[in-house]
Amino acid sequence: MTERYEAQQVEEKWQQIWADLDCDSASDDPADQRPSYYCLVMFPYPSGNLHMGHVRNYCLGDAVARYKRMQGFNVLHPIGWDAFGLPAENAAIKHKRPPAEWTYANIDQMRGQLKRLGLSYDWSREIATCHPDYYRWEQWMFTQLMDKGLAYQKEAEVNWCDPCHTVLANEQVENGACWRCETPVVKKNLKQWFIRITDYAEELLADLDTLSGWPEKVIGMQRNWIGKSSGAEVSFGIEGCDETLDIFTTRPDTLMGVTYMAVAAGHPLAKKAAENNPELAAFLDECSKISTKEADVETMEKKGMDTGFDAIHPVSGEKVPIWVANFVLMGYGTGAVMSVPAHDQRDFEFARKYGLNIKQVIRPADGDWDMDAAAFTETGILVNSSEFDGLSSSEAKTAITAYLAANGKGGERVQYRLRDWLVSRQRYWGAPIPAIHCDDCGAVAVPEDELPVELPTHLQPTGGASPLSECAAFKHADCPQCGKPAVRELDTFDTFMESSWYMNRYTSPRNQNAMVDAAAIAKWTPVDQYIGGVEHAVLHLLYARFYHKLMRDTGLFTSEQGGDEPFKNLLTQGMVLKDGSKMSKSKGNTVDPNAIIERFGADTARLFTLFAAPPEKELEWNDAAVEGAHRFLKRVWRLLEKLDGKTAEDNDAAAVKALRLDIHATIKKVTHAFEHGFAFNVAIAALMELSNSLQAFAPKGETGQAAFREGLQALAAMLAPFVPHFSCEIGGRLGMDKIAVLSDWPQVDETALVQDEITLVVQIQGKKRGEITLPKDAGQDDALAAAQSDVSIAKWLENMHIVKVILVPGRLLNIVVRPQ
RNA sequence: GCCGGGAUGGCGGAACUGGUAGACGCACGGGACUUAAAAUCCCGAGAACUUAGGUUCGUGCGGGUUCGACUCCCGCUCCCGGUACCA
Repeated sequence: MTERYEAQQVEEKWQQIWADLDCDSASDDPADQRPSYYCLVMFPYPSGNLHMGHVRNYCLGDAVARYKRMQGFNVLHPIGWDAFGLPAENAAIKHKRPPAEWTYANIDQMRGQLKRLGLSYDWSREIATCHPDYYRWEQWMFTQLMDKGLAYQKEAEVNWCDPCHTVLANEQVENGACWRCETPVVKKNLKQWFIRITDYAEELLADLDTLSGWPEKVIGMQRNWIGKSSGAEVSFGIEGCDETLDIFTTRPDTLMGVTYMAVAAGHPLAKKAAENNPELAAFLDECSKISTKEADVETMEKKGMDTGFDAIHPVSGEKVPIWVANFVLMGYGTGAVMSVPAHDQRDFEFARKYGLNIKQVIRPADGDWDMDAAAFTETGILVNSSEFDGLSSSEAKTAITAYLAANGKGGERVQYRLRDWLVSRQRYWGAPIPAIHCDDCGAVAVPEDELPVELPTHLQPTGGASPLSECAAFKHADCPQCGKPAVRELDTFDTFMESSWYMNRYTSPRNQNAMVDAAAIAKWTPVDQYIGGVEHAVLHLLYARFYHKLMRDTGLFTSEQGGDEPFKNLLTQGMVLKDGSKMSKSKGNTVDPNAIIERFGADTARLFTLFAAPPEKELEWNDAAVEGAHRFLKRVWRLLEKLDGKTAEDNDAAAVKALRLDIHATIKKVTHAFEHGFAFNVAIAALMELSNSLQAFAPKGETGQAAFREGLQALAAMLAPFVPHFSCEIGGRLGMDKIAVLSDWPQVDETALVQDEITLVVQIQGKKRGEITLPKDAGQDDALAAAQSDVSIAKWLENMHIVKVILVPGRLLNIVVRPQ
């Protein structure tokens, strides 16, 4: 009689053994012949407690990493801490202790939790982004970008979050609200640091096509975010003024239908017009107060006011009025649009409201259009367009754009929705931006030999402005260029800066000489499998792609070494839900991973999270099903008891053969699941089936024993990526040569898959009417004969004439009949 | 509006390139063991009709292709995610 399965004991024992054997380190030894494989999970923010989303993420990653090791790969599976960020400051305010203390204490706590789960990380590569050894390279990189003009300061209308007391990048504004605290953001004009991600817009877009291992969904989201649109730039003259009013349009074919212009409230022309027009000034003021939040933008009233200026049409020379409109965005294109009410619904409604002209210049290719009802927004044939009359829209686009270019009034233009990445934050707990502001020299990069610019970690935030501004020792510095007293940049980096390159740093995490080591990059990157939440689809995953290209172009590695993209394959896991909604403290529906581990052990927690749903789908938490997962482990454990059922007689040869068929069919299935889409729920279901087969098999004598043992060993090995402690224990008790997590992945014995007899489903008119069993080499005639002699099938053939017979080998026989 | 994805038992979910729909698990019902319970094991189970054997219906809805459709095609409905006054 075997003793009970005691998860806590088993898990403690094996974690110790793994640590002693150093099972989980990636080898940088050049003599190591194994192919390398890089499996990466999104590193956590050290909030203090692991939640179920982390557990799911890391169990998925661990299953992949362990499987690949068993397949003979040299696996890099690192972990670290995305350790800068606002929660640390908030906690610091609350507890009146510096954020560093809080952060490092949390890291210790969470490291323990990860270890308790038995995740096979290479802990020797652990990094924390708040450590100067890490962020110094980020600072170094930034100075390189400053030199190249890819990092710059500018005053711009930016998103400000009041509770967070900082600006945000566009990507961090969701539905007009802060991505962290969900407070509506306000627009402010501030001087901030940006990185020219727009310079890479085209490459970021084009390379999406190379990401065959990414979900379509994420690629689509990034494509939308980059938002490329092609059209023309058009320069309108301004009456009585030398300047021009430039606009972008995707419909140059409608140019002759322009009846007015519309500019944003923030446009210089609007401001100029408001100077001696108090009414207009009041309107501009009103517009600036509208936050982007305005929940139902759709219902927002479209308002405008005449500036009194007129624009001059670049082709006809006609004068058209210039209006200010609240729906024109300063941040997109040029902050001005040409309005063609006949062919744009929004312009149409605006023109109706303010009594502006509507001039039709496109007619449908066939039939007419009632201009009174709505704008005609499709393409068609040009009318009322003088020399362009009769052209199709697409011909006209080319012709009109060419005309503009020839006359110096514009030309082709590509416009992106993507805007430069705003990377400065008015926060304390982040990496200092390595710049010094000098009255004479402007913003000067901190020289390389003075890096890192260390963040003073002893300061105590109070909630308002960053305590860095109060810290004289930090604030004052000499200008690196002229040596005069100057002031350090007091803003810190957006924390997405740190997470944009950590995957590359893991390949040489202790490198003191460079940001990354090109040889290590070549060995490990790009990441073979990246796993994390879909919420980063256009945040982290876009920035990281961009940063990888920046690193490449800074000469840290070449395309051949590090690739042009950081992540070859991406798996976006679904959320963990409880009672149909996302777990959150405020809803009180959280499940504490520790409680589950304490009650059932880490292996049960792991097994459940992998079994309950396919990885990319949402996972509904179910306490009863957790117990079910635990029950399965106990069932497998009890199978060990059946091992020593020795008797004189042996098992029936057919039963042994059937068991071996099950064993090897399962190996095939589970291997397939790992190689195609990580359908672990299906893989585990197959392992449960094998366990059921073993359960039903009573081993007797030598061959029966051998087959049973073979099955148990295969089961132990295949369970190892999911429940490693349990597998090792079972494997040990079975007397496996190597411990389960270090053993080779089981091989399919093709001969075991060959069946002497096959069962065919018999259909009449495509409906199942019975089954027949035949020798495996039986042909269609044999099958038909067998079907006809089967009573329950034959009755469907009475008085029928066989029209056609279809045999799908090994599967079914379909007989098509017609009444005689 | 646009772009993705989805809809299969009471529930989570299976079904390879069209070939036995509902694997596996949860919950449920019945039985065994037990003084009893827990634990464990065995059996049952899509729906309707049927004495049995069985028959019919069934993968969101309506059509189509096919010997055969959860799977392919056309047209819808609803749900989820993303995004949006984008010029």
